[in-house]
Amino acid sequence: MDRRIQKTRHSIMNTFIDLLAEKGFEKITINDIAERANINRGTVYLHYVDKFDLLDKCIETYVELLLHHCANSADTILSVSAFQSVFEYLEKNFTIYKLLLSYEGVGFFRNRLYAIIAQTVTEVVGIKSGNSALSNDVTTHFLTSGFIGVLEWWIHNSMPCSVQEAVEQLLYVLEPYTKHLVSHQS
Amino acid sequence: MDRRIQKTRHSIMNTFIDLLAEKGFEKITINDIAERANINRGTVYLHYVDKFDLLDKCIETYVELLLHHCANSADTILSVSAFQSVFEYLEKNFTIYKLLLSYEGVGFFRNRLYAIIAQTVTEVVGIKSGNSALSNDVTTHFLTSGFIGVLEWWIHNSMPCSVQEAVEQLLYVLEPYTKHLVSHQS
DNA sequence: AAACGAATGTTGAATTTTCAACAAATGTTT
DNA sequence: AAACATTTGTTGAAAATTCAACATTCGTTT
Repeated sequence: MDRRIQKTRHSIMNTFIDLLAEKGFEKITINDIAERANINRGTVYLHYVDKFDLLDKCIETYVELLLHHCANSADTILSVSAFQSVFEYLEKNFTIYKLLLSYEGVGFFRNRLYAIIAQTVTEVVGIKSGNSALSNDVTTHFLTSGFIGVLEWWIHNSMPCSVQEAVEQLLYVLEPYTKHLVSHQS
Repeated sequence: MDRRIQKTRHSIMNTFIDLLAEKGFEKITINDIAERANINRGTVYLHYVDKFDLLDKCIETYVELLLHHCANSADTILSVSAFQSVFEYLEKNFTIYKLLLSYEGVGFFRNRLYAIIAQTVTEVVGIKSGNSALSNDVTTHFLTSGFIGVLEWWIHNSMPCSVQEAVEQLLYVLEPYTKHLVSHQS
């Protein structure tokens, strides 16, 4: 992709996130964004049709960033090092995800994350457990929901424990399913 | 000036300063700059003919920034608040000016600064002292050289005293000339 | 209700940046 | 010395951004 596109989109999204934290979504105007990002107002419309479209794309982007960060670190999303990567990435970008996760558009971000993680979990469950095809759906949604619940808890409570501890406890809870589903190579 | 020009020049100069601090001038390549600034290599040549030209423009820019910062704060360069502004600005951008002032291209930066300050001092001296036209040149160069000497000392020794103290002592030294030359309105 | 300023989208022409490809110069390795 | 990779500048076409101008909508003021 053209460098210019990357730069202006980064610039727009970053200032959008900043303004989100400062003003809240309703009070943000396209003017605000263009002005602070030092970008022509028309250019914003060249990439996003709306304030709402911008929010959507923003969420989409940060969901994908979160996932890419753990997908890169290991072969399957359920590996130990993948867990670690997710928490570490969240720790680094704490303010952004706290915002996106606890904002009015809560549903959007959570649903998007849920859908994608559920898909990956489905694949892993399908591959690793050759047996009961009946309980696969239940297993998938149980694990996905549980996992996301932990992430939400950790972010909402401003990282009440270290990454290390979070991963350890998560693995402990997953112990019963670990044997068949979670791969342990570091 | 077009926003794009401002942005790319800022970007180029900033990464150039960074690389100057890291590698030193000789080891810097146009590739380095373009790569780190995330700018097309050709674009660099669109603004600067050379590594050397870039250094020149860089010095020119930072000299002017320094002067604009004190020219804005008061009517004449020799006012009290102007002194304060200069030192405050140097304090904020310490690393950059320490680099430009102590680097191999020392002469360039100092000479450029000297020329511009000397010109302003000449004007002030010419205006404020209607008397002995003979000693004007001597006065000008004495004051200019003294002033720049203090700046250099302050930067080279990593700001050994506070801005407040520096300005006070400078005013104390200038006391004999102050009556006729330095304006005291804040 | 009318007037008003501010924000919204849209448009077309001008300008800048990008990209890829090139030839030449430089420096390093074998 | 020859082969080699790297850096240097340059070029032209493609793409993106800017700017200024416009009509429209929205919320507020009078």
